[in-house]
Amino acid sequence: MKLTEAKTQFISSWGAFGTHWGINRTMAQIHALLLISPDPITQDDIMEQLNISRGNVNMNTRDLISWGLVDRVLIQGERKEFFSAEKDIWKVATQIIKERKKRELDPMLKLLGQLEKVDGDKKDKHVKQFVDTIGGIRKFGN
Amino acid sequence: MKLTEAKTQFISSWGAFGTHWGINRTMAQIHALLLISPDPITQDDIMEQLNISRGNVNMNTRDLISWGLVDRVLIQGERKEFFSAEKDIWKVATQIIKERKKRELDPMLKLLGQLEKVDGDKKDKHVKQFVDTIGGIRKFGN
DNA sequence: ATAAATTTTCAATAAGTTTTGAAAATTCAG
DNA sequence: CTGAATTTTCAAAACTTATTGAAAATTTAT
Repeated sequence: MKLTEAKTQFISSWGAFGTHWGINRTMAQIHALLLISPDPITQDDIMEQLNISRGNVNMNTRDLISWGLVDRVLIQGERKEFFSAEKDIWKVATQIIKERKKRELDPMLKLLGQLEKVDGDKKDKHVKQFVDTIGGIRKFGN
Repeated sequence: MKLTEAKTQFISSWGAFGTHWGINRTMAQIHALLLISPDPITQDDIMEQLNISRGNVNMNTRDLISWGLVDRVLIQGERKEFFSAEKDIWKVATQIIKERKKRELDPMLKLLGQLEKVDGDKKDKHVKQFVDTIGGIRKFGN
């Protein structure tokens, strides 16, 4: 298989994978493209390679930056901004886990902490099951 | 806080959490409801408690069953089917991970195995970066 | 300061996903 | 078998999310 075709397939597959994990397809595709680019690339490069609009590239690169997966890079003598992705897959995974914990898990555990203090007789099986479930999730999540 | 309100909040929060993980809101809400129900409940119970249509309940319970998170339960002398969720949160998590690996990760790793065999000079930095990235992901995923 | 290049924003639109509800299929008791 | 109860299916509608593209803002070179 030629590199061009393999690239296309990788980008498409990484994009599909992302959608199963609550990440939008384009964001995952941009990430894929950056992962396999040996040098930093520009908004225009991304627009062209993925056939998407400038606005879309702009929003999704910012998002990738806020996830700590992509950096803006200034290249000496160039007017445009360049983008570059962290390539060490272990660091990528660690970073994603850290961010998701902060953005999704922590706020939920905080809420569960409040819900566990529900009123009512602990001998009522409905109360008991509720408290046990919440408690189990909290213990698991921390 | 009263049990009724706490239940509502838990269901809503578990539903929102699910949407961040590629699970549809209703499916996660049904799961939440079952997690805190001490006894098995029917389609009609779910429809009533979550205010959703019969078709929706039916599709999403089947989906939960296919994920191995919910069971159909036959209750002696009852015509209707009842549903019950695995309550041990550790088992729930293990099961989800197992299924996601099977449904999402494995097919992707299989594809990457093919892509790694891309033609071309390994000294070309584009080929090299591609092969290294794919290789890194494969090693990480197995 | 000027203007060209570039990036950002965001309302409108397109695309994708979920939900409904009623009809069809199935199950089950008598 | 018959028919009532229950479950399943799926096309249409509702809702949600992503994308475009053009205008506004910003940056930079001169």
